[in-house]
Amino acid sequence: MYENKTKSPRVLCIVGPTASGKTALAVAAAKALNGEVISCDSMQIYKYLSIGTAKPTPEEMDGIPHHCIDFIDPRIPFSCPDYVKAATECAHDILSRGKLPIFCGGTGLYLDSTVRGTQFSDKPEDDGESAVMTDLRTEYERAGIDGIYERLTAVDPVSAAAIHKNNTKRVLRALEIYLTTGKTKSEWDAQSHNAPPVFDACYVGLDYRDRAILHDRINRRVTMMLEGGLEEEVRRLYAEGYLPDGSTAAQAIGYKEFLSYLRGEMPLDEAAENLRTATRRYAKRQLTWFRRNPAMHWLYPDETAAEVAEQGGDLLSLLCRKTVACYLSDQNKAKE
RNA sequence: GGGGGAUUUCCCGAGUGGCCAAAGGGGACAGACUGUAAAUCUGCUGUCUAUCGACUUCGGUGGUCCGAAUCCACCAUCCCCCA
Repeated sequence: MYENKTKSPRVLCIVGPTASGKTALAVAAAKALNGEVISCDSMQIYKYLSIGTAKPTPEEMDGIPHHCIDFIDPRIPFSCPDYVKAATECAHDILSRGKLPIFCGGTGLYLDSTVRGTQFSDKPEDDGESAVMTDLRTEYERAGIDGIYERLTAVDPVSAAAIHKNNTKRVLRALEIYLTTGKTKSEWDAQSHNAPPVFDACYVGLDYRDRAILHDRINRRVTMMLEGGLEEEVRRLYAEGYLPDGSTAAQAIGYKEFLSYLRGEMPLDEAAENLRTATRRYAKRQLTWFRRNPAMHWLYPDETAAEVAEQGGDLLSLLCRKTVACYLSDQNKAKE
């Protein structure tokens, strides 16, 4: 599902776990390859959530245009198909101006869906959940998952086998897809998988050979967020109603922990510790996602730093050169 | 100086003679992922074989017993109370 077998336009993707150094590398790569950055981050899309999402500052962007960032009201539901639409338009616009789109971010689902051009099932309701879902949820709360899971098994045994019964969110959604579209989730999936990818992507992934270094970077980033006024940011957004209960934005790491603290559910140091743990676990899930992509070119900044120590130069330049090399080598491979 | 309580596998914590490599939780590690994805879910966590099984572990040392994380003695460390 990651192979490039068409003449789709080329794009560069710089991915990796949180705090791995993607932002700086993307900007450097954009300068080297005449590109613009399309952020691929499910939380940085929101306006006002800045400190906690580590949204790049103008200084960090260093003159390189960034898209799909800081443009959605946090109170508005936003999901993968919305991102795919926005990011795809962005990419084509960048291409039309003769520049290279560089996707940069850690939300694997958003990225893959965009590159692949995933066809999502139609959803008649523009916002909120469907009446079907409301009914399913009611049934689930009243009678548990068993009956719903059995119904799913009856209509879509392939999906039922793939989704663990405990994953109620997915069980409900899979059944909702069938009930609202008349087509099963597995049929939708097959349709997307068979379609050729929309973009010919070169993937560069950032990881650290020594996990402890990544963890250390995460801890330092959290400390910077705390010192940079995360508590105040959450307090203000909460007070102004920008983090409604149940919204996507309110479940962002950093925000959900401090929301608990502000509600008096836990002391500050516990909220901070939970924030560190949640970030670590998130980084791990991101790596799991990206690791299954066989086309990924992995770069290891800690390893590269050792090369820099021997040969001189600076880390970011060398990482950027390696990234460009990956991009060019994929290009040659495609020509063969 | 006297009296009482504690010490468990990375952490917290259950376990008071065999059914204990030791509940449960956390963390770590590994994985899944198509409309909440920074979400949701799964597996795994003494060592060696990796199938049966073998071996080492419950502060330390020694002892009782067919058998001890569990009982006894002494030692070490920590906490509380009386001086």
